[in-house]
Amino acid sequence: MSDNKVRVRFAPSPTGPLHMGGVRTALFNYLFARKHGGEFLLRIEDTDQTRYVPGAEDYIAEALNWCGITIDEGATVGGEYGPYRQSERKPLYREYAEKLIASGDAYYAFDTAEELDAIRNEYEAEKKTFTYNPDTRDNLNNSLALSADEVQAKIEAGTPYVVRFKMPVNEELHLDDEIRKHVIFNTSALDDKVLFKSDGMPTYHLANVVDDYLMKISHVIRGEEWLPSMPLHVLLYKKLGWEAEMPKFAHLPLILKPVGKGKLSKRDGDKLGFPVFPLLWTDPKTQDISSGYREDGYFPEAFVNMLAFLGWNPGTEQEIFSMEELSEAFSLDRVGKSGSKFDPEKTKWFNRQYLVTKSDEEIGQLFSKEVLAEKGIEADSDKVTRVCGMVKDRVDFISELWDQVNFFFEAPLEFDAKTAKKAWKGEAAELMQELKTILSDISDFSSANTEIIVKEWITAKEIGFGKVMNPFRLAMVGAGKGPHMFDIIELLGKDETLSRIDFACETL
RNA sequence: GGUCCGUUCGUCUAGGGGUUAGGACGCUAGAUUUUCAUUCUAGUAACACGGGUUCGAUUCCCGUACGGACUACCA
Repeated sequence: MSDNKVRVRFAPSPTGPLHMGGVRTALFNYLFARKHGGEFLLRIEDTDQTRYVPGAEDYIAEALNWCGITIDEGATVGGEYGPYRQSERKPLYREYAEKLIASGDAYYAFDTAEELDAIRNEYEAEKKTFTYNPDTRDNLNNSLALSADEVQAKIEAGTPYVVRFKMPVNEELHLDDEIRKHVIFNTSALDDKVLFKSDGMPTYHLANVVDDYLMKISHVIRGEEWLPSMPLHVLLYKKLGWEAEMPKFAHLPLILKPVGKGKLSKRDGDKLGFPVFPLLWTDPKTQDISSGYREDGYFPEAFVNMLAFLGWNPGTEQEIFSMEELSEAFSLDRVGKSGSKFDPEKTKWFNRQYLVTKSDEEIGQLFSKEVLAEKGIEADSDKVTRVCGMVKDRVDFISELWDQVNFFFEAPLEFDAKTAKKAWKGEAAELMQELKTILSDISDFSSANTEIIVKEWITAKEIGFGKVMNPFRLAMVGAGKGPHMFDIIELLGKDETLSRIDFACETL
C-alpha cells in the first residue's frame, strides 16, 4: 500500500449467474470498505474467453445493485484505474511476465496441452500425480531445459508457448491471513503455475496480482478456495518487487449444503426448493431457469442481512441489521474460520422480520403491484392497506398475503370441508338467518358496533359464542381462518355480509 | 494420493483455563386469540475422539477421526 487508504475489490468471472456465495464475498468487501471509509471496486476477470457467458456481467452488476452494494469504481461505473475488465487490459500483462523471465523467476514452456495431458495420464496409470515443478521441469520442453539458441529459434518460429513461474525449492513461507492468522507453506509442495497463456492472455494468478497492484488494492478479501494459491501470489509480489505494496489477505469460509456434504450448489437449491442465486437467471444456451431471491419475493435487506450472518456475527445478540448498521459493525476479526451450512428456514425468518416492520401502506402497495395486478383485481388502495395491515404478521412473503386475504376480494364459492363439518352443524343455518336479521337492522356497521350488538344477542340467547362465530366465519371466509370477525364484516360492508350468509345457507 | 484449512445444540453461532456453556432458527408443550395464524411463556438439544500441559481443560499443545478447499494454458 503506497498510502493507507482502504481499497478492496470484488473480482468475479462472467461465467454465469453470480452465486450467493459470491454475493457474500462482494458484501464483505463492500462492508469492509464502508467501515474504513475506503473504496469498493468491481473488476471483471474475463481472461478465459472460452468460458465467457453473455449477460453474466450485467447480471453481476444488477445483483449487486439489488442488494444495495454500490460500486465506487469498476467495470460498470469507470474510475481512474481502469479499464476494469481484464480482457481490455490485455496488452498490460505481457510486460510483467517478461520482467519475471528476465529476473529468472519465470520461464517459457513449449509443452502443448496434449503433451501434458499424455504425461498426466501416464502418471495416473501408475497412481501418481504429475506436477510441473523443479523435479520434472528439467525433462520437459521449456527454456530451462533447452539451450538458449533452441529457445530463441522456437520463439522466432512462432511456436506457441506459455510462461510458467519458477517455483523456488524448499522455501518455507510464513504467511498471514486476516482470518486464519499464521499459515505456513513449503514451496516444494507447490508447482510451476502458468502465468501467461499461449493465447496472449494472463492467467488468473498473474492478472490478479498485477491488477491488485496497479489498482492499489489494500486488502484482498476472497473465498477460501483461493487459500492454496496465496503463496504463489505472495511470491509474485516479492519477485515483481512489490512486497511493500502487497495487500493484506483474508480468506472467507465457504457456504455449505444445508444437508449432506460439500459446498452449496445450484442442485441443492433445486432439490430443497430455495434459490442459490440473487436474481432469476435464464441460461442463454439451454434456456434453463434458475430461481432468484428477488423473484421469489425476498427483500434485498433480508437477503443481505442473512448473508452477512453466514460466517460473520457482531458478538452481540442483535440479529437484524440494516446495511448502515452492518457497515458500522463489520470487522474481519469477527468472521469465523469454518464453513457454514446454509439454512433456508432462517432466511425466511429474516424476510418476515423485514416484512413486519414495513408500514401497512408499503405492504399494501407491494401487494397491489405484485399480486392483485397479476390477478387483474382492482381495489381501493385504502382497503388494501387495511387488509394487509390486519394480516401482515401472519406471513413471510408478500405473495403469501393472498391466501390470507383473498376472501376480501372474492366471495367464497366453496367451503373448506373440514371446517364446515365442525362449524356448520345443528341449527347453524337457522342461527345464521337470525344473525342476518340482526345485522340487517344495524345502520352503524363499524366493527366495534356490530360486535357489541351481536355479542348481546348471543349472550341473550344463552348459547356458546362458537355456535355463532364459527359458522359465521365460514360463511364470510370460506374457511376457519382470518382476522377478527367484526373487522372483516366492517370491511366487507353490510350488503356483502348479508349476501354471503345467504349463499352459505343455500350451499351448505 | 499430496498440500493447506477447519470441528460448540439438528442448523447459524457466543464464549473461553474454574460458566447452571448464552442467544437465534427449527421442533415440542402451555397461555392468549371462542377460527387460523401471530404473540407470549416454557421445554428440547452441543464443546468429535484419544493423549498430554495444569490444582483444574470445552478453552492451550500433539495425534486420530471426520468435514472442506486446492491439486488445468478455469477462475
